[in-house]
Amino acid sequence: MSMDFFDVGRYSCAMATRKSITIDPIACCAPVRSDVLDEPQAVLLASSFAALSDPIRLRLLSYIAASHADEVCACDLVEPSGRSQPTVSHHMKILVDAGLVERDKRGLWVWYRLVPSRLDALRSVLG
Amino acid sequence: MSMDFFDVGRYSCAMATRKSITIDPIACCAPVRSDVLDEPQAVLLASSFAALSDPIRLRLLSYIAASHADEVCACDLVEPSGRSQPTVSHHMKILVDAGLVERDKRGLWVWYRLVPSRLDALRSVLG
DNA sequence: ACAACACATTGACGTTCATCGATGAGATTG
DNA sequence: CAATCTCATCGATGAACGTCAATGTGTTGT
Repeated sequence: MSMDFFDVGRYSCAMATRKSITIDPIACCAPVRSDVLDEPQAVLLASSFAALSDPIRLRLLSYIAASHADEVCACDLVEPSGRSQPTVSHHMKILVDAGLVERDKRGLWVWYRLVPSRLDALRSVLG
Repeated sequence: MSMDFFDVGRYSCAMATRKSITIDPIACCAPVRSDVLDEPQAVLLASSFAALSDPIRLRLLSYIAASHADEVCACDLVEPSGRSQPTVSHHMKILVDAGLVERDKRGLWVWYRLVPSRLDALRSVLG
């Protein structure tokens, strides 16, 4: 029975965040460049990077970030993105599900806001 | 004729790197969180993140990074990855094409090495 | 030159993805 | 409550992706 190098012992995510109030599943991933990722961590991180792997989503993200208000109305994302309203809604859902953006519905409108800690967490995984 | 918010003026990539010897197309992208990405930048970045959006590729990457030597033989990636040799070759090509890994063939063997500057560039785009 | 080896490429298959028109869900207004 | 508005979901379609068996390419050793 051969040793699987990809399954060497890793510190536990639960251990690392036991004392933390907000448990960020990405922030507790070991950096890609310092240790071998186990399968669950790799799947989690891959899904996060997948959210960033579409040009439309990157532009939506940067558009929110670049706006001087820290919130952007969904209605202001459709026309400049050059995509249909259902398509923009679809992409925003992916960003929200990835935890990179927060969604806040007030009345008829939906407001989106970045989640800086998530972007920081992803960033640190790359370092 | 309406103004496209996504197409506001951006500093030119060519301008930013004119003096640089190694022109890194990612390093000269504006950070996602500080300015609106134009379409070509977004496409380039999206393709880079797409290379990171597969668990197998993330594990291959981290396996190379975690090895004490700074090079890893392709022959040492197949068995621990749990994928066939053609599949590993396919994924490594994607990582190489994304500029995240360098490929060096010596004799029968192929050696892979990380490209830290590319990972740093991607990281800074996230910040 | 030939056999053996490491890795890449091809071809095929099933899955996932981006996209949009049509429609649904929920809130607001008159 | 009916009309209107914003956004989400559904259904369909074509493209891209991950995977592997089979085969190709280039190198080494005999």
